[in-house]
Amino acid sequence: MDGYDKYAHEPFAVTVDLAVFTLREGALHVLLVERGQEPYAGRRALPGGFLRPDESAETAARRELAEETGLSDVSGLHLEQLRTYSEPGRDPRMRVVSVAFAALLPDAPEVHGGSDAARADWVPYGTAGPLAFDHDRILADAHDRVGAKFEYTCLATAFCPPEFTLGELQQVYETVWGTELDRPNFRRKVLATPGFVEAVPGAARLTGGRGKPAALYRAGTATALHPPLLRPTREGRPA
Amino acid sequence: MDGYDKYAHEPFAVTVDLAVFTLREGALHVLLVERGQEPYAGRRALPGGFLRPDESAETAARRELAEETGLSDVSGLHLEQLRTYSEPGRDPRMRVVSVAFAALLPDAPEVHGGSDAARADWVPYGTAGPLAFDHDRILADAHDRVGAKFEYTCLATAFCPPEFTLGELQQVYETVWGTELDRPNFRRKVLATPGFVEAVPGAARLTGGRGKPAALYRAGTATALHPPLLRPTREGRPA
DNA sequence: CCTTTTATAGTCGTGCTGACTATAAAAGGG
DNA sequence: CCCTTTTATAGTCAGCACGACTATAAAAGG
Repeated sequence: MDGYDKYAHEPFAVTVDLAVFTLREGALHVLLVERGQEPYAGRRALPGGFLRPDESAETAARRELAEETGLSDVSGLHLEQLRTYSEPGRDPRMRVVSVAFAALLPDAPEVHGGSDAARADWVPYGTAGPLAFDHDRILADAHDRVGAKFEYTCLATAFCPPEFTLGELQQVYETVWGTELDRPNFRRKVLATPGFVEAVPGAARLTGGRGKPAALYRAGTATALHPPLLRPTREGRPA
Repeated sequence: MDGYDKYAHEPFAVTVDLAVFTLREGALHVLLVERGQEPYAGRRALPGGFLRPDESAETAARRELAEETGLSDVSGLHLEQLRTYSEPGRDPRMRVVSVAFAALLPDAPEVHGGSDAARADWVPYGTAGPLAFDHDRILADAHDRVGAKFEYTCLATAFCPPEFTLGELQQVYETVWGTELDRPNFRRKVLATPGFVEAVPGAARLTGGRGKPAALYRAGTATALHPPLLRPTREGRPA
């Protein structure tokens, strides 16, 4: 913050990019737009846009989230700043510094084009082919971050509807981590963590499917997990 | 990244701010500069500066780190992007978006004014009074991040000289966390984690002080800690 | 020589966790 | 209506990591 008068400060364009995740039919999906113009015309990209003069990056990200998903109320959704990407040349047209965010949605509303010209669609994670700009990297970073936060926070409930079964919560973990978990052990761990979930008194989900109906739970008041819920069999994961 | 042609993009000034930590005489110190001009003239601030047109934020941060500390080789030092601060009004003069970094130094070189006009000094953490701009918040966020990363990474060795004793490593943890640790248990945990430290074959530190000389260790090749080395007695720490 | 100080070794119990088995409650098919 | 399948829930058991603690070794200082 020093050197104000020593070096002329060049102006930069500042954008926000959003990695918006949801679960549809047991698979992790990402919200992507299709670019209609060069560069990367026809390629998919993360939704995002320019920061306005009176906005913080967080405000701009939430505005973009509302615009792209078409949701009227995005105030309760989980939105988290990832990091900032500033390599020269990441946009061939001009110098763009982009603040990346990750967002988690419980249910996947059909996106109706949003208010922007470009159509936004839910795409299964990993099937989108190469994205425009450095968005493959941003998306991978976002996925890593979400998976890591699942270990020591209650973030997984952000993917669940207001009331959910422990089986559904376990599927959230399994889908995001790409691993299978032991059901009794998962249950024991979740219920032993105070504030993670709280039981809905008399309710039981009649799933329509086979099997014994499961009890319903709501997200609790806790945000952190002590001790953490670690992923199975991961030796020497990079920091 | 969409909406390029829908909204005019206002230019922003982009800076990097650095929270540089080191340990001096068993206490955590931060590198701070004293501002010579308005706003916040006479107040201390985090070192930093404007992003140049051909630089990424990481490159600019490392350049500023070298300039402010006077170190010729900062390539091996730990430098980590924290987050980006973009609230309107955080700088009263103009719209500034700042990418914050945390850096860790093993030994504390006396800073000789640096190449900038403002003098930089090591200040004990927590004794600096209110800083300029939103730098108190940035500094607190940096300290939180470093403390949290100590739990599940080998980052603590970044505060140590090339060869160190386990007692010194333990002091690093105790200083950053502000808690005391049980020496035999800390020793057992560190040595049981493969790749955390490796013994220097025949060496023992003659500290000059009293007591049995301690064995010397070097930082190992591992970066992550599995399972983590958790802080004692912390129930319900915010995420 | 004895005390103090610091490093290192070892012990013991508790609690979390992974692996596994058992029971309960529903649907579906004969 | 019974029997199988499916899913939820309860319980068991061993291993291990960790906190708390005790014991020994090796130096310096008086």
